[in-house]
This record gives sequence, C-alpha cells and structure tokens, in this order.
Amino acid sequence: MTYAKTTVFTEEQQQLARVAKALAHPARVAIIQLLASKKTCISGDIAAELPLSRTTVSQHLQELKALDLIRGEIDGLTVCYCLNMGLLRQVQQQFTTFFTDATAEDVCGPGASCC
Amino acid sequence: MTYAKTTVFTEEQQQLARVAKALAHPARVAIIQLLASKKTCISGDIAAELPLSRTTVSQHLQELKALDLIRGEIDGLTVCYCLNMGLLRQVQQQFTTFFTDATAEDVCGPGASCC
DNA sequence: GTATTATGACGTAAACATACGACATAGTAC
DNA sequence: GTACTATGTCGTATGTTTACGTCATAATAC
Repeated sequence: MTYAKTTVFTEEQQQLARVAKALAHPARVAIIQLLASKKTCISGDIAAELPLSRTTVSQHLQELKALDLIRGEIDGLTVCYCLNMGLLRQVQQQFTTFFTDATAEDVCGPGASCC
Repeated sequence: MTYAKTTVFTEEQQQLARVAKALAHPARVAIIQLLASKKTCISGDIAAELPLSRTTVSQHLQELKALDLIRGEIDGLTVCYCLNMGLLRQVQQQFTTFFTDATAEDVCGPGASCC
C-alpha cells in the first residue's frame, strides 16, 4: 500500500477502515468470539482452540491489542486477554451509522434519478 | 496468506471477515458513502472525487462488485454503479449480531471469573 | 470511415499480511 | 541454583494488496 494520498480521506473513513481491517481475518473474528464466550481469556488456551500455530495466534492478538480492541493482563506466567467492551460498543455504533446512512435511501431502485 | 487451514473457521466467521476486508480500505468506504449520497453513480465521476487514479478506483470498484455489494449497469459509454441495498442490510445485520454477542456480557469487568 | 471518450484488463513494483520455526525472557517449581 | 512452562520477539518465506501507467475495447460524434 502506498498510502501517500490517504490524508485526503476523512478521519472517519480511515477509522472505519482500520477497524474493518482488524476484523478482516477469520482468526481475529474467532478470537473476539472466543473471548466473548469467556470460556477462556488465557493466551495459550486461545491458541489451542484455533487451527493456527501459537506464534501466529500471538501475532493476531497483538494486532487486536494495537487497536485496543482487546487488553492483556499479565498474571504470573500466563497472560489473560479480555475484550475492551467500551471500545467495541463505540465501534459497533460507528458501523451501525455507516450502514444506516448507506441504506437510508433506495437510490437506484425503480424510478431512481441517478441512472 | 496460506489459507490451508482456514476451512476450520466457521462459514459465518469467514463471511464476516470477507465483508470486513471489503471495508478495510478508506477508498472503498468512501465509494460506498459516495454512492449512498447519490450525487453520482457514474464510474468516472467516482474516480474524480477520490485522491486516486482512475485505474486504482476501478480496481476498488471491481472488488466491491465481486462481493456483490455494488452493481454496475452499462449505459452506452458510461457505467452506472449502484449499491446493493438488500445485501448491505443483510451485512449490517451480521455485524450487529456479531457486536451484540461480543458485548453482551462484561466478562472481564470487576468481579469477573475469568482472570 | 476517423477521432474522441469512458471504461476495464494487463503488467508490474512496492508495500503489506500471513504463517511459522527458532530463540529470548520471565515466572514458577523444586 | 536447575528444570520447566507460558509468552512474546525475530527472521523469513510466501502470498496478497495497492497503486498506477499503458493498452484494448466499445460506444458515440462527425
């Protein structure tokens, strides 16, 4: 990606794209669902549930952590990852607004003016 | 990407990731917003509004079209792109369900059992 | 017919993402 | 102290995305 001109996109568009990118891999979707189901928060247990190596899972966890969607607390030898509920709810609102605005008017239906 | 083991993720997770990937670039978010605002549906006009070359915009349009999020109708020399409202509403529902499930319980708040 | 226009397809360079083995760190157990 | 365990970091191979110039196609204008 050559993001040289990206400054022209609005911060809103970039923020939505950033979060969408975090969800753009089934492993990361699965991780969030796993944490939500609270069967486990421990890093190693998450890796055990997924069809990926521990290294790769750790990488996906770091990516989610970089966006602050999840948080990790060190507890002795293990690390406990938890969802950042506040941010997730905020993000949900962003997506809802985006989709609601996009689907507000049936622009190109029968009788539309644009085409 | 070596998607060799991806079959183990559920179809639901893969579908969400697929759509998220489509939204994972500000240009594609901007395109959808532009089409929704219906100032134009014409391919060339879309390219003119974005800080990217016509070639690159066309590529982003193809990507959205591949997922059927937008549709293109040839009208003589121009092509008119329109949002697929039905699918967008379906996708919105998927995201809403995902986020609602994820934020249902404040698993790791004070008094949580997991950590 | 030729000239012009709008569009997509092709080729490609650079940046990025994915996956994983090997190593480093840091805590626990003894 | 040593042995073991849970994590993360590093390096790296492979695949994907992004961006764009150039070319091909197909419709219009004359």
